[in-house]
Amino acid sequence: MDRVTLNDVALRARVSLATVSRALNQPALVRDSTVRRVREAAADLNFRPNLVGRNLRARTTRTLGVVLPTLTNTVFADCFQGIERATRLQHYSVMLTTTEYRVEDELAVTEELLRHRVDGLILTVASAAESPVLDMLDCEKMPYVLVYNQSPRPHRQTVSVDNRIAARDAVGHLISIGHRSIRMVTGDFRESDRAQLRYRGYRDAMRAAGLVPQPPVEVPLHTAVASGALAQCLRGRDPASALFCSNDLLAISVVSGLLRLGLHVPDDMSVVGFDGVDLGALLYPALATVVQPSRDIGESAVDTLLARLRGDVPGRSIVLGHSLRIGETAVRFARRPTSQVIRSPNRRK
Amino acid sequence: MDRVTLNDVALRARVSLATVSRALNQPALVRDSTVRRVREAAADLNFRPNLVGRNLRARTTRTLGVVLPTLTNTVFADCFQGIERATRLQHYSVMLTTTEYRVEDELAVTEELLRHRVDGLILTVASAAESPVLDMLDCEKMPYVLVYNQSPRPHRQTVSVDNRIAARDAVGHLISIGHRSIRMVTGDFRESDRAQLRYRGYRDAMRAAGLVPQPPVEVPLHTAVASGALAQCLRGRDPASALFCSNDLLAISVVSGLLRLGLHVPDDMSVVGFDGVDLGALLYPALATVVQPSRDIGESAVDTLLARLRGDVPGRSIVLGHSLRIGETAVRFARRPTSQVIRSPNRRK
DNA sequence: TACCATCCTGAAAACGTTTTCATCGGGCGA
DNA sequence: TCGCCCGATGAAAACGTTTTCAGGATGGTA
Repeated sequence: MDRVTLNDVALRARVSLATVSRALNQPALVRDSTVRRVREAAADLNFRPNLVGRNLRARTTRTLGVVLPTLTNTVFADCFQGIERATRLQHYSVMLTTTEYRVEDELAVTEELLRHRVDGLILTVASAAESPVLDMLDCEKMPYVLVYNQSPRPHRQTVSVDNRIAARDAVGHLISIGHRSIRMVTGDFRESDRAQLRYRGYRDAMRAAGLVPQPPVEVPLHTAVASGALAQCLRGRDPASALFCSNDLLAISVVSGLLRLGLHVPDDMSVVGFDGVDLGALLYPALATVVQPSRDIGESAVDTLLARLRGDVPGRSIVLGHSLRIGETAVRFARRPTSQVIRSPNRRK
Repeated sequence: MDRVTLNDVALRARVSLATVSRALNQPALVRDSTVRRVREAAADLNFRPNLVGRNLRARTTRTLGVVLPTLTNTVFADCFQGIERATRLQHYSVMLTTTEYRVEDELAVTEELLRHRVDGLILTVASAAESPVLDMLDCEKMPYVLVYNQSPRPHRQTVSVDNRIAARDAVGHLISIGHRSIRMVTGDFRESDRAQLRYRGYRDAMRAAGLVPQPPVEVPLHTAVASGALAQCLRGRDPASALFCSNDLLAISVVSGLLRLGLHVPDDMSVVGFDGVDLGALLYPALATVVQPSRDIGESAVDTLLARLRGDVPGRSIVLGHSLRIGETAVRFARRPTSQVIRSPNRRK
């Protein structure tokens, strides 16, 4: 057990406990020879400062709480890595919890972080507009920054891309390469206000081109996309030639589903995702998608939050730039063969 | 700010601070009517216990430290979710840090967790056999459990699958469906003792079938697999008909690389991964792979560690079962066409 | 020599809990 | 009635720091 405390070091260095503390943390206040003696004693004893004691006394933990929906989606994992990097650079620590998209857990896990007395929070909630957690945090004046979320209320500071415009750009791209019948595939809207904004962007782009936006195709998240849902896009008088998916995981799943139905991507159907996870670029065909800078989002959130903790005035939400990754799953629309045959999956010959 | 402490509650409930503490934590010791009064006062004041104070006094934080190489690989993300779930069930908290595969950081990030006085650690290190961090932890008698790693020293308790046997099974499967020339593709051996064990499993399987194991094809991790590395497997008098990859991310990347070279997977080349990430099953063709129960690994590690913290004797390492997911990227070997043409990528027609 | 400023150090309080120990009142057995 | 035990409560110590305050030594100046 490590029962060695400041006091033990003090005894060994033959100085008072206060001097040890100063020698280790503010060496300028202590005579050089003493500093050396203390450092030596500390090293000899293998002294490891107890942050619990420090935090109690300092009434500050230099720790940030992070609440994310999941880590399985690498978007959030990347963001967390950014958060971790930035906090470490600033000599802060992090406590992470995930809700696994259980909206009803958001409050409880956050409570727990507050019991630990984190100095501030970085979170992604289901909906920034209507959120019991955020109401609570506001009410307690606990500093926080949202990531990925965008909020109508300006005092809820966020770091994100402009989801609506980004989606509009993506769909606009599809339109610019000749697609006319485009549908959007999303997970459960209730889990993600981002998906809603992206849907608005889809509508914007369609309308701007004089096209009629279709209702979204909602599929259960994180499972193989039911071929039924896909078939739905292919049927009717005006079958889709392109699908815009509200995130990359979904898009990847959609591409596979189409291939499995015997369709060719992108020749029979173009697909565009949203997120820009690294994996998408590794696939063949490489996923066309909207890239958001997840790591930067994390780092920015930390910087913003720490600035606030230092007493800076809250400042405005931060919108980071997105970009389109052209990829190979989206291609110029070509009139499809008069009789669209559903071929068997692309086995050889 | 939440400056409301036990003392404030005590004043409002007109009892002593000690009674408040007892009423909230061990209500059996306090008269019912008092408990009610205290609870009411606490609720009125919005009292939130300060874990820093508690942890200092209790000399225990009910917090586990977790050190993982990365979260970008969903294997570890899944494991963490398991860890989180299990800890929450037991009313513990978690502090997570990642090393991003920088072996030289393992020690420093662990030190930081120890400063926070975590009660125990769950970690995946580059090599369990030779690890400064583990040496340090052993020396300080700090309880820990390894995940994914397997250690030759039995006192280093681990939770993992049997990597060697699992790899042998996977390669054995390839052999059983007719493959004779099989190579293994891995990332940097220095980053992962698992990869080394899996390579041994590969050799075991090859030798057991009277085949000659080939040296591993080492490729830089987490980047598009250089087509050069793949070409290497295709050249020579005895080109490979199947590739065994040391993890799924790599395998996915390899499959894409092959497709990009104009080969057909699995007809021209079978590919098998290791990990069993969910995503692999969603792809088309679905990735053939060895499935390890990542979530269970996380949960088991927590259970094991907590048992140890409760004073149970260390116990043996835990080996969880693996399984083969047949997938679509591995298929029975068929004599290849006499002249192997490298076709252009599978565009239509 | 007397005085003051400066530099260094130590004693002690404080952070918010839990827990030990002591106290008090009342019920119960003898 | 006395003595005891038990249940309920409070006072105070302890956990390991940081920081305030005060004091002692030293050196420079008048």
